[in-house]
Order: sequence, then structure tokens, then C-alpha cells
Amino acid sequence: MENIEIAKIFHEIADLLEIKNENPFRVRSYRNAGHVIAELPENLKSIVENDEPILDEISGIGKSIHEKIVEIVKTGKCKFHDELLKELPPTILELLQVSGIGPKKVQLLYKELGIQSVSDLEKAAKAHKIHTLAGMGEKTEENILKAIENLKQSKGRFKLGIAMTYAVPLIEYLKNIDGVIHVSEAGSLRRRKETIGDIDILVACKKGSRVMDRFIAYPEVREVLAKGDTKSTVILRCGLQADVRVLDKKSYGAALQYFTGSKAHNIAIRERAKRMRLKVSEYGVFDEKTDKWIAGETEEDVYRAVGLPWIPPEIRENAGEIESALNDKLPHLIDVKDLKGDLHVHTTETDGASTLDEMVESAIKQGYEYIAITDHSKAVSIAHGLDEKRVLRQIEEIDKLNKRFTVHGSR
DNA sequence: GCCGTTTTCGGCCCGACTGTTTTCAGTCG
Ligand SMILES: Nc1nc2c(ncn2[C@H]2C[C@H](O)[C@@H](COP(=O)(O)OP(=O)(O)OP(=O)(O)O)O2)c(=O)[nH]1
Ligand SMILES: [Mg+2]
Ligand SMILES: [Mg+2]
Repeated sequence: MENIEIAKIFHEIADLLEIKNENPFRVRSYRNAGHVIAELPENLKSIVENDEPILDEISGIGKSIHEKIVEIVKTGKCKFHDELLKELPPTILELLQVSGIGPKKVQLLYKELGIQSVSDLEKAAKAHKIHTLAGMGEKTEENILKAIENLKQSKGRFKLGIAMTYAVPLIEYLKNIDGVIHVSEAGSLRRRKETIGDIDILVACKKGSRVMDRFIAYPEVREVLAKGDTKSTVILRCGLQADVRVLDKKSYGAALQYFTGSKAHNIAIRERAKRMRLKVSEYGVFDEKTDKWIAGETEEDVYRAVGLPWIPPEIRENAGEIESALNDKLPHLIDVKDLKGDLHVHTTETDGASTLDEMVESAIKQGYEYIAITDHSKAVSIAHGLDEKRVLRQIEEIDKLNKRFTVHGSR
């Protein structure tokens, strides 16, 4: 049993309870536990089997969920979860994947029309049965069909590097709009998560700028899902969703803090602020009582206002970073500047683009301590691989360079 | 269900957009 499978059970419990109209905070507890477990670096099964005490220290896991984790590891399932699945069909959960459909609508659709799956929902919408329900009209019916189509075409989460290739040109496009002052990546993209659910971009602009009109006119936009004064959502041709948030320059830091997330980090920061009689939103940090604006121009200002140093986006996951920040124990994150050398380098002797001298010069410029020349051998004749004679000559060249650049025994 | 710089009980982040509705609930970020 892997963490991710245990997490899934808690996510399903949360969804099922929510559809049943249970206490929203109890729902939040299960959902949060699912999230914490999914992000946990340690393997829960071995923690439980080795009777390690770590579980009690994990924030968000209390008595009830602790017991359920032990039950799941030992029996492979959870009674509470099974009971809920007797009350509601398991396929009902896939309805929540349709954007615009939440727990309330799932409950209504199931109760009134017996809809249990996305294909049931599609049939009902096509047969115009949805608009007869309370609070649902013609538009809702149309939107459901569109959302089902988008769900079918969805390519899921994108790898960071792939998402970046779509985000960079959009950011450039936004930077060139009249009145735009700052543009920044936000969300999981800025936190450098391995996979990205959507592209989140923050824009600061002068009042009266028509940023949203220009955003939805971006040539790569396939469909506009929502368009407001400060927030719009589109789907790009590549299949990724893009969210753009536009705010005043004065709120840029607070907005960047909000839009970078993560959601769990934001909630933790806001709870902390509340205890300090402050309110944090994307518009700034405010005095709870007077509603007076206190900070928000930069992220540093926002964190300082709640008594914290700036926290690097990569660790804003509510996984202990706030405590580390409080104790001045924030980790040093690896940077390009930390690279000490490169163990895979080609030269023009084979299929490289630069000469040996140029590669060495460039390595020294970047502060590398070492590089390894790894040209092709004669087995790769297509790349003009080195035979014995040429490789010996290259070694001589390397020895000469090493002598030339050796200072006090280090290279 | 979880948790504590005021708390072991009583709160639990805060705001934007949409549709269907005469004032707001649902969903989403
Ligand atoms: N305060 C607060 N902020 C939220 C909430 N939901 C989202 N945000 C903020 C933090 C998120 O990082 C940011 C972007 O939302 P996304 O849904 O795109 O999430 P994120 O980019 O973190 O992950 P993703 O890869 O898109 O799944 O908006 C929320 O419920 N409350
Ligand atoms: Mg995102
Ligand atoms: Mg988003």
C-alpha cells in the first residue's frame, strides 16, 4: 500500500461526505489529510509497520485519521470508506471532474435524475433534462456539455518543462500590452512543482488598461471559460488551462504571495495573520479591526507584516516551512550557481559546437571546479568519433590546459 | 476532524465569476 493509495481513500471520503452535505470543516480535515499524505516523503506503510512515532507529529492527522491509516495499512481498506460507498455509487465521484459541477449539483443530479456517471450526465444534458432542476437553466445545460467535452480532451497535468514552453511566450505577450507594469508566473509553475495543473500568471497594470481583452485575444486561446475585471480563465490550444489575475501595482506583492500559493501555505499564513489580528488577502495585509492597509507592495513586506522572513516559493507547501522560517532554519536551496562542474562535455573534435579551449574557458567563467571531456569514440563514426590516435592527442591537449590553469594545486 | 502566543472548546482563509435569481448559492482560484 503506497501513500498515494491511502491519500486517495481520504480524498474519496472527503468527496462523499461533501456530497452528503456533511460538516464542511470535517470534509476539509479529510481532504487536507489526503493532501498531507500524498506529499509525505516517508512511506506510511513502513512507519506503521515499524511502529515509528512520526505520525503523531504530522499536522492535520489526529486521532481518528491516525486510526484509519493503521486500519488501511493492516487490512488494505477502511470500513468508514466502504460504508459511504454503500450509500452512494463509486462512479458518482467522477462527476466532480466536470468543471462547474461541485458537490451540491452532484447531489441534486443524483437525487432528482439518478445520474451516477459522466456518461449519464451527458445523456441527460443532451436530452434537455437538466434545466428542469432547481437553480439550473439552459446555460447550465450547455456549460455541462462543453465541460464534458473539455474533460474528455484534457491531457491531465503537464511536466514543468513542457508547461514552461507554453507559459514563456504568453508571459512575453502579456508584457507587451499597454499599461502593463509587471508580469510574473505564479502557482505551481513558480513553485517549480514537477507537474503543473494549469498556467497561473499575475499581471500588475495601470488603472483602465484593457489587459483582459488582450489576454483572451491571445492567438493560442482555444476557449474562454471565464472573463472578469481582475480574473480570467482560458483553455489554450495545447490543452492547458491558463488563469490570469490582474491587480493594481500597490497590491502586487500580496497578489503574488496569494497567487503563488500553495493553497495550504496560504491558509496557514492567513490563520497565523488572524491570530495576530490581521487579515491577509491578495489585496494586502490589513488591520482586522480598522481594515487599514498595512502592507502588500512586495512579498517581503507581506511576510514581514506577519512576522516572517521571505520564504522561497519552492517550499511553500505548508510542510513545516513556516516553522523553519520562524526558527531561522530555512534551507539553502540549490541554485545554478551551486553547480561545481559538468561531467558530460563534447567538443568540435566530434559533434560539439565549441572547441576544447572554448569549453574550458566557458567553464572557468562559470566558476566550475572541473569538467570532463566526453567526446565520442570511433564506434560513433557518424559523429566523427575519436580513434586511438586522436584521443591520445586530445589527452595531451587537456594535460596542457590543466597545467596552464592550475593554481595552487586546484584547477 | 483538527488544533492551540486567548482557547482542550469553539472556531476553522478570503475573494472572483457565473447563472438564475430578486439578493445569493455554488464553484473555483
Ligand atoms: N487563499 C487561497 N488561495 C488559493 C486557493 N486556491 C488556490 N489558491 C491560490 C494558491 C494557488 O497556488 C494559486 C493557483 O491555484 P491553482 O488551483 O492553479 O493551484 P496550483 O497552481 O498551486 O496547482 P496546480 O498545478 O494548478 O494544480 O491560487 C484557496 O482556496 N485559498
Ligand atoms: Mg495552477
Ligand atoms: Mg489556476
